[in-house]
Amino acid sequence: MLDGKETDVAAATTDQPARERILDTAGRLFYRDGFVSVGVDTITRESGVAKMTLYRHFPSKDDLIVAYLARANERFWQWLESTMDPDADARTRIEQAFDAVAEQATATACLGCTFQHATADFPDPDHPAHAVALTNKQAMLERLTQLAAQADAPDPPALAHQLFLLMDGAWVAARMFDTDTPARQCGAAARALLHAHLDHHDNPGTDSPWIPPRDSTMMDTHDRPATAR
Amino acid sequence: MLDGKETDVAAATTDQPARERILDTAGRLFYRDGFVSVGVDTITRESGVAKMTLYRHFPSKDDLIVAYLARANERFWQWLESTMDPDADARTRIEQAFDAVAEQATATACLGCTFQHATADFPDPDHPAHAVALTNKQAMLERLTQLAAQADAPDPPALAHQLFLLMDGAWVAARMFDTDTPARQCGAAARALLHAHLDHHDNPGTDSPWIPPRDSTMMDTHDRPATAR
DNA sequence: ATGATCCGATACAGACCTGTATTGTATAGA
DNA sequence: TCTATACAATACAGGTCTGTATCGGATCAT
Repeated sequence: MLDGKETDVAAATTDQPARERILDTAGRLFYRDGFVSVGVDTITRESGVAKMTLYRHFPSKDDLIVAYLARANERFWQWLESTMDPDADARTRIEQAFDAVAEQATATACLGCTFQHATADFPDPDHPAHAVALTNKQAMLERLTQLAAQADAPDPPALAHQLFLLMDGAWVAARMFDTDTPARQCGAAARALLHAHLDHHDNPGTDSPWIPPRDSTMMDTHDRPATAR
Repeated sequence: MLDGKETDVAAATTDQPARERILDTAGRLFYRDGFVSVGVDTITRESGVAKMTLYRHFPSKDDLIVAYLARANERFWQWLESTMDPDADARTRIEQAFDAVAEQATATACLGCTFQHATADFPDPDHPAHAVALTNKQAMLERLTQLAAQADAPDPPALAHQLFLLMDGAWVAARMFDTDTPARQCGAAARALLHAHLDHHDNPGTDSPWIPPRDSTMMDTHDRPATAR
Protein backbone atom coordinates (compact mmCIF):
# COMPACT_ATOMS: atom_id res chain seq x y z
CA MET A 1 0.00 0.00 0.00
CA LEU A 2 0.98 3.63 -0.20
CA ASP A 3 3.20 4.14 2.81
CA GLY A 4 2.60 7.88 2.68
CA LYS A 5 -1.08 7.32 3.32
CA GLU A 6 -0.30 4.81 6.04
CA THR A 7 1.86 7.21 7.98
CA ASP A 8 -0.71 9.96 7.58
CA VAL A 9 -3.39 7.80 9.10
CA ALA A 10 -1.09 6.74 11.92
CA ALA A 11 -0.18 10.33 12.64
CA ALA A 12 -3.81 11.39 12.60
CA THR A 13 -4.71 8.77 15.20
CA THR A 14 -1.74 9.41 17.46
CA ASP A 15 -1.91 13.19 17.58
CA GLN A 16 -5.60 13.29 18.36
CA PRO A 17 -5.01 13.08 22.12
CA ALA A 18 -2.42 15.86 22.09
CA ARG A 19 -4.62 18.21 20.10
CA GLU A 20 -7.62 17.40 22.24
CA ARG A 21 -5.69 17.91 25.46
CA ILE A 22 -4.49 21.28 24.24
CA LEU A 23 -8.00 22.34 23.25
CA ASP A 24 -9.47 21.16 26.54
CA THR A 25 -6.94 22.97 28.69
CA ALA A 26 -6.92 26.11 26.57
CA GLY A 27 -10.69 26.23 26.55
CA ARG A 28 -10.97 25.85 30.30
CA LEU A 29 -8.44 28.61 30.92
CA PHE A 30 -9.71 30.95 28.20
CA TYR A 31 -13.24 30.54 29.48
CA ARG A 32 -12.34 31.20 33.09
CA ASP A 33 -9.56 33.81 32.91
CA GLY A 34 -10.03 35.47 29.53
CA PHE A 35 -8.32 35.16 26.18
CA VAL A 36 -5.73 37.87 26.76
CA SER A 37 -4.80 36.97 30.30
CA VAL A 38 -4.03 33.33 29.57
CA GLY A 39 -0.61 32.81 28.02
CA VAL A 40 0.64 30.00 25.87
CA ASP A 41 3.12 28.92 28.53
CA THR A 42 0.31 28.36 31.01
CA ILE A 43 -1.60 26.23 28.52
CA THR A 44 1.42 24.05 27.76
CA ARG A 45 2.24 23.67 31.43
CA GLU A 46 -1.27 22.71 32.51
CA SER A 47 -1.87 20.43 29.56
CA GLY A 48 1.50 18.71 29.94
CA VAL A 49 2.32 19.32 26.31
CA ALA A 50 5.44 20.81 24.80
CA LYS A 51 5.34 24.29 23.40
CA MET A 52 6.45 23.14 19.97
CA THR A 53 3.67 20.57 19.89
CA LEU A 54 1.10 23.28 20.47
CA TYR A 55 2.57 25.48 17.76
CA ARG A 56 2.67 22.55 15.36
CA HIS A 57 -1.05 21.95 15.80
CA PHE A 58 -1.97 25.63 15.97
CA PRO A 59 0.32 28.03 14.08
CA SER A 60 -0.50 30.93 16.44
CA LYS A 61 -2.37 31.67 19.62
CA ASP A 62 -5.13 33.26 17.56
CA ASP A 63 -5.53 30.04 15.61
CA LEU A 64 -5.88 28.15 18.87
CA ILE A 65 -8.50 30.62 20.06
CA VAL A 66 -10.46 30.29 16.85
CA ALA A 67 -10.28 26.50 16.99
CA TYR A 68 -11.55 26.55 20.56
CA LEU A 69 -14.40 28.90 19.69
CA ALA A 70 -15.38 26.85 16.67
CA ARG A 71 -15.53 23.70 18.80
CA ALA A 72 -17.50 25.52 21.49
CA ASN A 73 -19.93 26.68 18.83
CA GLU A 74 -20.51 23.15 17.58
CA ARG A 75 -20.99 21.80 21.08
CA PHE A 76 -23.36 24.62 21.94
CA TRP A 77 -25.69 23.88 19.06
CA GLN A 78 -25.52 20.18 19.77
CA TRP A 79 -26.53 20.91 23.35
CA LEU A 80 -29.23 23.44 22.57
CA GLU A 81 -31.00 21.27 20.00
CA SER A 82 -30.81 18.34 22.41
CA THR A 83 -32.85 20.29 24.94
CA MET A 84 -35.84 20.54 22.58
CA ASP A 85 -38.24 17.69 21.89
CA PRO A 86 -38.54 17.49 18.10
CA ASP A 87 -42.07 16.14 18.41
CA ALA A 88 -43.31 19.01 20.56
CA ASP A 89 -44.86 22.13 19.14
CA ALA A 90 -42.71 25.23 18.67
CA ARG A 91 -43.92 27.04 21.76
CA THR A 92 -43.09 24.06 23.93
CA ARG A 93 -39.69 23.72 22.29
CA ILE A 94 -38.91 27.34 23.10
CA GLU A 95 -39.93 26.79 26.70
CA GLN A 96 -37.76 23.68 26.90
CA ALA A 97 -34.76 25.51 25.51
CA PHE A 98 -35.10 28.44 27.89
CA ASP A 99 -35.69 26.16 30.85
CA ALA A 100 -32.45 24.41 29.90
CA VAL A 101 -30.66 27.76 29.65
CA ALA A 102 -31.96 28.69 33.09
CA GLU A 103 -30.75 25.41 34.53
CA GLN A 104 -27.40 25.69 32.80
CA ALA A 105 -26.87 29.31 33.82
CA THR A 106 -27.63 28.57 37.46
CA ALA A 107 -25.00 25.83 37.63
CA THR A 108 -21.97 26.80 39.67
CA ALA A 109 -19.56 25.83 36.91
CA CYS A 110 -21.21 28.16 34.39
CA LEU A 111 -19.23 31.31 33.82
CA GLY A 112 -21.39 32.86 31.12
CA CYS A 113 -21.04 32.87 27.37
CA THR A 114 -17.58 32.54 25.89
CA PHE A 115 -18.69 34.31 22.71
CA GLN A 116 -19.61 37.41 24.64
CA HIS A 117 -16.14 37.40 26.17
CA ALA A 118 -14.58 36.91 22.76
CA THR A 119 -16.17 40.01 21.27
CA ALA A 120 -15.15 42.04 24.31
CA ASP A 121 -11.56 40.80 24.20
CA PHE A 122 -11.29 41.25 20.40
CA PRO A 123 -13.23 44.40 19.52
CA ASP A 124 -12.04 44.40 15.91
CA PRO A 125 -14.86 42.84 13.85
CA ASP A 126 -12.25 41.62 11.36
CA HIS A 127 -10.54 39.52 14.01
CA PRO A 128 -11.39 35.87 13.28
CA ALA A 129 -12.29 35.18 16.90
CA HIS A 130 -14.73 38.08 16.87
CA ALA A 131 -16.20 36.80 13.63
CA VAL A 132 -16.80 33.29 14.99
CA ALA A 133 -18.48 34.67 18.09
CA LEU A 134 -20.68 37.03 16.11
CA THR A 135 -21.69 34.25 13.75
CA ASN A 136 -22.92 32.23 16.72
CA LYS A 137 -25.16 35.07 17.89
CA GLN A 138 -26.52 35.72 14.42
CA ALA A 139 -27.35 32.04 14.03
CA MET A 140 -29.09 32.09 17.40
CA LEU A 141 -31.16 35.03 16.25
CA GLU A 142 -32.17 33.19 13.08
CA ARG A 143 -33.00 30.00 14.97
CA LEU A 144 -35.21 31.90 17.39
CA THR A 145 -36.93 33.68 14.51
CA GLN A 146 -37.61 30.33 12.90
CA LEU A 147 -39.09 28.96 16.12
CA ALA A 148 -41.19 32.10 16.63
CA ALA A 149 -42.58 31.74 13.13
CA GLN A 150 -43.37 28.09 13.74
CA ALA A 151 -45.20 29.12 16.90
CA ASP A 152 -47.39 31.41 14.77
CA ALA A 153 -46.20 34.59 16.39
CA PRO A 154 -47.73 37.70 14.83
CA ASP A 155 -44.26 39.27 14.64
CA PRO A 156 -41.64 36.50 14.66
CA PRO A 157 -38.56 38.78 14.58
CA ALA A 158 -39.87 40.86 17.48
CA LEU A 159 -40.46 37.79 19.64
CA ALA A 160 -37.14 36.29 18.60
CA HIS A 161 -35.20 39.46 19.45
CA GLN A 162 -36.88 39.72 22.82
CA LEU A 163 -36.13 36.09 23.62
CA PHE A 164 -32.58 36.69 22.47
CA LEU A 165 -32.16 39.44 25.07
CA LEU A 166 -33.33 37.05 27.76
CA MET A 167 -30.84 34.37 26.83
CA ASP A 168 -27.80 36.60 26.71
CA GLY A 169 -28.95 38.27 29.90
CA ALA A 170 -29.01 34.84 31.52
CA TRP A 171 -25.44 34.15 30.44
CA VAL A 172 -24.34 37.48 31.88
CA ALA A 173 -26.07 36.73 35.16
CA ALA A 174 -24.41 33.33 35.19
CA ARG A 175 -21.01 35.01 35.06
CA MET A 176 -21.73 37.61 37.74
CA PHE A 177 -23.86 35.75 40.25
CA ASP A 178 -23.67 32.36 41.87
CA THR A 179 -26.53 29.92 42.24
CA ASP A 180 -28.87 32.69 43.44
CA THR A 181 -28.97 34.42 40.09
CA PRO A 182 -31.61 36.18 37.98
CA ALA A 183 -30.77 33.60 35.32
CA ARG A 184 -33.06 31.25 37.25
CA GLN A 185 -35.97 33.32 35.91
CA CYS A 186 -35.00 32.76 32.29
CA GLY A 187 -37.59 30.07 31.59
CA ALA A 188 -40.36 31.94 33.39
CA ALA A 189 -39.46 35.15 31.53
CA ALA A 190 -39.62 33.31 28.22
CA ARG A 191 -43.10 32.05 29.13
CA ALA A 192 -44.15 35.61 29.91
CA LEU A 193 -42.93 36.81 26.51
CA LEU A 194 -44.62 33.88 24.78
CA HIS A 195 -47.86 34.67 26.57
CA ALA A 196 -47.75 38.30 25.54
CA HIS A 197 -46.98 37.46 21.92
CA LEU A 198 -49.06 34.33 21.35
CA ASP A 199 -52.09 34.45 23.65
CA HIS A 200 -53.82 37.31 21.86
CA HIS A 201 -55.11 35.65 18.72
CA ASP A 202 -58.66 36.62 19.73
CA ASN A 203 -58.17 40.20 18.54
CA PRO A 204 -55.44 40.05 15.92
CA GLY A 205 -56.16 43.50 14.58
CA THR A 206 -55.02 45.49 17.59
CA ASP A 207 -51.38 46.34 17.93
CA SER A 208 -49.93 45.44 21.30
CA PRO A 209 -47.37 47.67 23.04
CA TRP A 210 -44.91 44.78 23.09
CA ILE A 211 -45.17 44.37 19.33
CA PRO A 212 -44.04 47.79 18.15
CA PRO A 213 -44.88 48.91 14.62
CA ARG A 214 -42.12 48.09 12.22
CA ASP A 215 -41.11 51.69 11.43
CA SER A 216 -41.38 53.01 14.94
CA THR A 217 -39.37 56.18 15.49
CA MET A 218 -38.95 56.23 19.23
CA MET A 219 -35.60 57.91 18.76
CA ASP A 220 -35.87 61.26 20.48
CA THR A 221 -32.71 62.96 21.60
CA HIS A 222 -31.81 61.75 25.04
CA ASP A 223 -28.90 63.13 26.95
CA ARG A 224 -26.44 60.39 26.26
CA PRO A 225 -23.84 60.16 29.02
CA ALA A 226 -20.26 60.57 27.93
CA THR A 227 -19.23 57.61 30.04
CA ALA A 228 -18.96 54.05 28.98
CA ARG A 229 -22.13 52.02 28.98
CA MET B 1 -2.26 81.22 57.24
CA LEU B 2 -1.03 77.70 57.17
CA ASP B 3 1.05 77.54 54.03
CA GLY B 4 0.72 73.76 53.94
CA LYS B 5 -3.00 74.08 53.52
CA GLU B 6 -2.59 76.79 50.93
CA THR B 7 -0.36 74.68 48.74
CA ASP B 8 -2.67 71.72 49.14
CA VAL B 9 -5.61 73.72 47.87
CA ALA B 10 -3.59 75.07 44.98
CA ALA B 11 -2.42 71.60 44.08
CA ALA B 12 -5.93 70.23 44.30
CA THR B 13 -7.22 72.81 41.84
CA THR B 14 -4.37 72.47 39.39
CA ASP B 15 -4.25 68.69 39.22
CA GLN B 16 -7.95 68.28 38.65
CA PRO B 17 -7.57 68.57 34.87
CA ALA B 18 -4.73 66.06 34.80
CA ARG B 19 -6.66 63.50 36.80
CA GLU B 20 -9.76 64.02 34.72
CA ARG B 21 -7.84 63.73 31.47
CA ILE B 22 -6.32 60.49 32.64
CA LEU B 23 -9.69 59.09 33.67
CA ASP B 24 -11.32 60.15 30.40
CA THR B 25 -8.66 58.60 28.20
CA ALA B 26 -8.31 55.46 30.30
CA GLY B 27 -12.06 54.98 30.37
CA ARG B 28 -12.42 55.35 26.63
CA LEU B 29 -9.64 52.85 25.95
CA PHE B 30 -10.64 50.38 28.68
CA TYR B 31 -14.21 50.44 27.46
CA ARG B 32 -13.31 49.89 23.83
CA ASP B 33 -10.30 47.56 23.95
CA GLY B 34 -10.54 45.85 27.34
CA PHE B 35 -8.82 46.31 30.65
CA VAL B 36 -6.00 43.87 30.02
CA SER B 37 -5.21 44.88 26.46
CA VAL B 38 -4.80 48.59 27.21
CA GLY B 39 -1.42 49.43 28.69
CA VAL B 40 -0.41 52.35 30.85
CA ASP B 41 1.90 53.68 28.15
CA THR B 42 -0.99 53.98 25.72
CA ILE B 43 -3.04 55.89 28.27
CA THR B 44 -0.24 58.35 29.00
CA ARG B 45 0.49 58.85 25.32
CA GLU B 46 -3.13 59.46 24.31
CA SER B 47 -3.90 61.65 27.29
CA GLY B 48 -0.72 63.70 26.90
CA VAL B 49 0.22 63.13 30.51
CA ALA B 50 3.49 61.94 31.95
CA LYS B 51 3.78 58.45 33.30
CA MET B 52 4.85 59.67 36.73
CA THR B 53 1.83 61.96 36.89
CA LEU B 54 -0.48 59.02 36.31
CA TYR B 55 1.24 56.95 38.97
CA ARG B 56 1.07 59.84 41.42
CA HIS B 57 -2.69 60.08 41.03
CA PHE B 58 -3.24 56.31 40.84
CA PRO B 59 -0.67 54.17 42.65
CA SER B 60 -1.26 51.22 40.31
CA LYS B 61 -3.13 50.32 37.14
CA ASP B 62 -5.68 48.46 39.24
CA ASP B 63 -6.35 51.62 41.20
CA LEU B 64 -6.94 53.48 37.96
CA ILE B 65 -9.34 50.79 36.79
CA VAL B 66 -11.27 50.91 40.05
CA ALA B 67 -11.46 54.71 39.92
CA TYR B 68 -12.77 54.55 36.37
CA LEU B 69 -15.37 51.93 37.27
CA ALA B 70 -16.50 53.88 40.32
CA ARG B 71 -16.99 57.00 38.21
CA ALA B 72 -18.81 55.00 35.53
CA ASN B 73 -21.08 53.60 38.22
CA GLU B 74 -21.99 57.07 39.48
CA ARG B 75 -22.63 58.37 35.99
CA PHE B 76 -24.72 55.33 35.16
CA TRP B 77 -27.09 55.84 38.06
CA GLN B 78 -27.29 59.55 37.36
CA TRP B 79 -28.26 58.72 33.79
CA LEU B 80 -30.72 55.94 34.60
CA GLU B 81 -32.62 57.92 37.19
CA SER B 82 -32.78 60.86 34.79
CA THR B 83 -34.66 58.72 32.28
CA MET B 84 -37.58 58.18 34.69
CA ASP B 85 -40.23 60.78 35.41
CA PRO B 86 -40.49 60.96 39.21
CA ASP B 87 -44.16 61.95 38.95
CA ALA B 88 -45.13 58.98 36.82
CA ASP B 89 -46.34 55.71 38.25
CA ALA B 90 -43.90 52.84 38.69
CA ARG B 91 -44.97 50.91 35.61
CA THR B 92 -44.46 53.96 33.43
CA ARG B 93 -41.09 54.64 35.02
CA ILE B 94 -39.97 51.11 34.20
CA GLU B 95 -41.11 51.56 30.61
CA GLN B 96 -39.24 54.86 30.40
CA ALA B 97 -36.06 53.33 31.74
CA PHE B 98 -36.15 50.38 29.36
CA ASP B 99 -37.00 52.61 26.41
CA ALA B 100 -33.93 54.65 27.32
CA VAL B 101 -31.81 51.50 27.53
CA ALA B 102 -33.06 50.45 24.11
CA GLU B 103 -32.21 53.83 22.67
CA GLN B 104 -28.82 53.87 24.35
CA ALA B 105 -27.96 50.33 23.31
CA THR B 106 -28.83 50.99 19.68
CA ALA B 107 -26.50 53.98 19.47
CA THR B 108 -23.41 53.29 17.40
CA ALA B 109 -21.07 54.50 20.13
CA CYS B 110 -22.46 52.02 22.66
CA LEU B 111 -20.17 49.07 23.20
CA GLY B 112 -22.11 47.32 25.92
CA CYS B 113 -21.70 47.33 29.67
CA THR B 114 -18.27 48.01 31.11
CA PHE B 115 -19.17 46.14 34.30
CA GLN B 116 -19.82 42.96 32.37
CA HIS B 117 -16.40 43.32 30.79
CA ALA B 118 -14.82 43.96 34.19
CA THR B 119 -16.10 40.72 35.70
CA ALA B 120 -14.93 38.80 32.64
CA ASP B 121 -11.46 40.38 32.70
CA PHE B 122 -11.11 39.96 36.48
CA PRO B 123 -12.71 36.63 37.40
CA ASP B 124 -11.48 36.75 40.98
CA PRO B 125 -14.40 38.02 43.10
CA ASP B 126 -11.90 39.48 45.53
CA HIS B 127 -10.43 41.73 42.88
CA PRO B 128 -11.60 45.30 43.62
CA ALA B 129 -12.62 45.89 40.01
CA HIS B 130 -14.77 42.77 40.09
CA ALA B 131 -16.30 43.90 43.34
CA VAL B 132 -17.26 47.33 41.99
CA ALA B 133 -18.86 45.80 38.91
CA LEU B 134 -20.79 43.25 40.94
CA THR B 135 -22.03 45.92 43.30
CA ASN B 136 -23.49 47.81 40.36
CA LYS B 137 -25.46 44.77 39.22
CA GLN B 138 -26.71 43.99 42.70
CA ALA B 139 -27.88 47.57 43.11
CA MET B 140 -29.66 47.34 39.76
CA LEU B 141 -31.42 44.22 40.94
CA GLU B 142 -32.55 45.95 44.11
CA ARG B 143 -33.72 49.03 42.25
CA LEU B 144 -35.78 46.93 39.86
CA THR B 145 -37.27 44.99 42.75
CA GLN B 146 -38.25 48.26 44.38
CA LEU B 147 -39.91 49.49 41.19
CA ALA B 148 -41.68 46.17 40.69
CA ALA B 149 -43.07 46.38 44.21
CA GLN B 150 -44.22 49.96 43.63
CA ALA B 151 -45.98 48.71 40.50
CA ASP B 152 -47.89 46.23 42.66
CA ALA B 153 -46.43 43.19 41.01
CA PRO B 154 -47.64 39.95 42.60
CA ASP B 155 -44.02 38.73 42.74
CA PRO B 156 -41.68 41.75 42.68
CA PRO B 157 -38.39 39.78 42.72
CA ALA B 158 -39.55 37.58 39.84
CA LEU B 159 -40.46 40.57 37.69
CA ALA B 160 -37.28 42.37 38.67
CA HIS B 161 -35.06 39.43 37.80
CA GLN B 162 -36.76 38.98 34.45
CA LEU B 163 -36.37 42.67 33.64
CA PHE B 164 -32.76 42.41 34.73
CA LEU B 165 -32.11 39.72 32.13
CA LEU B 166 -33.55 42.00 29.46
CA MET B 167 -31.32 44.90 30.35
CA ASP B 168 -28.08 42.98 30.43
CA GLY B 169 -29.11 41.21 27.25
CA ALA B 170 -29.53 44.61 25.64
CA TRP B 171 -26.02 45.65 26.66
CA VAL B 172 -24.62 42.44 25.21
CA ALA B 173 -26.47 43.01 21.95
CA ALA B 174 -25.14 46.57 21.91
CA ARG B 175 -21.60 45.22 21.97
CA MET B 176 -22.10 42.56 19.31
CA PHE B 177 -24.45 44.21 16.82
CA ASP B 178 -24.60 47.62 15.22
CA THR B 179 -27.70 49.75 14.89
CA ASP B 180 -29.75 46.77 13.73
CA THR B 181 -29.65 45.03 17.08
CA PRO B 182 -32.08 43.04 19.22
CA ALA B 183 -31.46 45.67 21.86
CA ARG B 184 -34.00 47.79 19.97
CA GLN B 185 -36.67 45.44 21.35
CA CYS B 186 -35.70 46.10 24.96
CA GLY B 187 -38.52 48.52 25.68
CA ALA B 188 -41.12 46.38 23.93
CA ALA B 189 -39.90 43.30 25.76
CA ALA B 190 -40.19 45.10 29.09
CA ARG B 191 -43.78 46.01 28.23
CA ALA B 192 -44.49 42.37 27.46
CA LEU B 193 -43.12 41.29 30.84
CA LEU B 194 -45.05 44.05 32.61
CA HIS B 195 -48.24 42.94 30.87
CA ALA B 196 -47.75 39.34 31.89
CA HIS B 197 -47.01 40.25 35.51
CA LEU B 198 -49.38 43.16 36.11
CA ASP B 199 -52.43 42.74 33.87
CA HIS B 200 -53.83 39.73 35.69
CA HIS B 201 -55.18 41.22 38.89
CA ASP B 202 -58.65 39.91 38.01
CA ASN B 203 -57.78 36.40 39.18
CA PRO B 204 -55.03 36.83 41.76
CA GLY B 205 -55.38 33.33 43.09
CA THR B 206 -54.15 31.46 40.04
CA ASP B 207 -50.44 30.97 39.58
CA SER B 208 -49.18 32.01 36.18
CA PRO B 209 -46.45 30.05 34.38
CA TRP B 210 -44.27 33.17 34.31
CA ILE B 211 -44.53 33.56 38.07
CA PRO B 212 -43.04 30.28 39.24
CA PRO B 213 -43.72 29.08 42.79
CA ARG B 214 -41.02 30.21 45.16
CA ASP B 215 -39.63 26.75 45.97
CA SER B 216 -39.81 25.36 42.46
CA THR B 217 -37.51 22.42 41.90
CA MET B 218 -37.17 22.39 38.14
CA MET B 219 -33.69 20.98 38.54
CA ASP B 220 -33.73 17.65 36.78
CA THR B 221 -30.47 16.21 35.58
CA HIS B 222 -29.72 17.52 32.16
CA ASP B 223 -26.70 16.42 30.22
CA ARG B 224 -24.52 19.40 30.86
CA PRO B 225 -22.02 19.87 28.05
CA ALA B 226 -18.39 19.76 29.04
CA THR B 227 -17.68 22.81 26.93
CA ALA B 228 -17.68 26.38 28.06
CA ARG B 229 -21.02 28.11 28.15
C1' DA C 1 14.20 87.49 41.47
C1' DT C 2 14.42 83.13 43.74
C1' DG C 3 13.46 78.89 45.55
C1' DA C 4 9.99 75.25 45.80
C1' DT C 5 6.89 72.42 43.46
C1' DC C 6 4.58 70.23 39.75
C1' DC C 7 4.76 68.04 35.44
C1' DG C 8 6.44 66.29 30.79
C1' DA C 9 9.95 63.40 28.74
C1' DT C 10 12.96 59.70 28.83
C1' DA C 11 15.58 55.88 30.32
C1' DC C 12 15.59 51.88 32.88
C1' DA C 13 14.75 47.37 35.70
C1' DG C 14 12.52 43.20 36.02
C1' DA C 15 8.99 40.33 34.54
C1' DC C 16 6.09 38.31 31.10
C1' DC C 17 4.56 37.57 26.34
C1' DT C 18 4.64 35.12 21.56
C1' DG C 19 7.04 32.43 18.59
C1' DT C 20 11.45 29.81 17.17
C1' DA C 21 15.51 26.86 17.58
C1' DT C 22 17.82 22.96 19.59
C1' DT C 23 18.49 18.63 21.85
C1' DG C 24 17.25 14.20 23.54
C1' DT C 25 13.97 10.28 23.86
C1' DA C 26 10.59 6.95 22.62
C1' DT C 27 7.93 4.58 19.38
C1' DA C 28 6.60 2.42 15.15
C1' DG C 29 7.23 0.70 10.63
C1' DA C 30 10.69 -1.31 7.02
C1' DT D 1 18.52 -3.12 13.22
C1' DC D 2 17.75 1.18 11.09
C1' DT D 3 15.14 5.22 10.14
C1' DA D 4 11.51 8.51 10.36
C1' DT D 5 8.37 10.78 13.17
C1' DA D 6 6.23 12.76 17.36
C1' DC D 7 6.92 14.65 21.51
C1' DA D 8 9.04 16.74 25.90
C1' DA D 9 12.26 19.94 27.67
C1' DT D 10 14.83 23.91 27.46
C1' DA D 11 16.92 27.97 25.92
C1' DC D 12 16.50 31.95 23.39
C1' DA D 13 15.19 36.30 20.56
C1' DG D 14 12.53 40.26 20.28
C1' DG D 15 8.90 42.80 22.05
C1' DT D 16 5.69 44.66 25.62
C1' DC D 17 4.12 45.19 30.23
C1' DT D 18 4.13 47.57 35.02
C1' DG D 19 6.36 50.46 37.94
C1' DT D 20 10.58 53.45 39.24
C1' DA D 21 14.29 56.80 38.69
C1' DT D 22 16.18 60.92 36.72
C1' DC D 23 16.45 65.26 34.40
C1' DG D 24 14.75 69.69 32.49
C1' DG D 25 11.39 73.25 32.07
C1' DA D 26 7.31 75.90 33.63
C1' DT D 27 4.68 77.97 37.20
C1' DC D 28 3.80 80.22 41.52
C1' DA D 29 4.25 82.12 46.18
C1' DT D 30 7.37 84.76 48.75
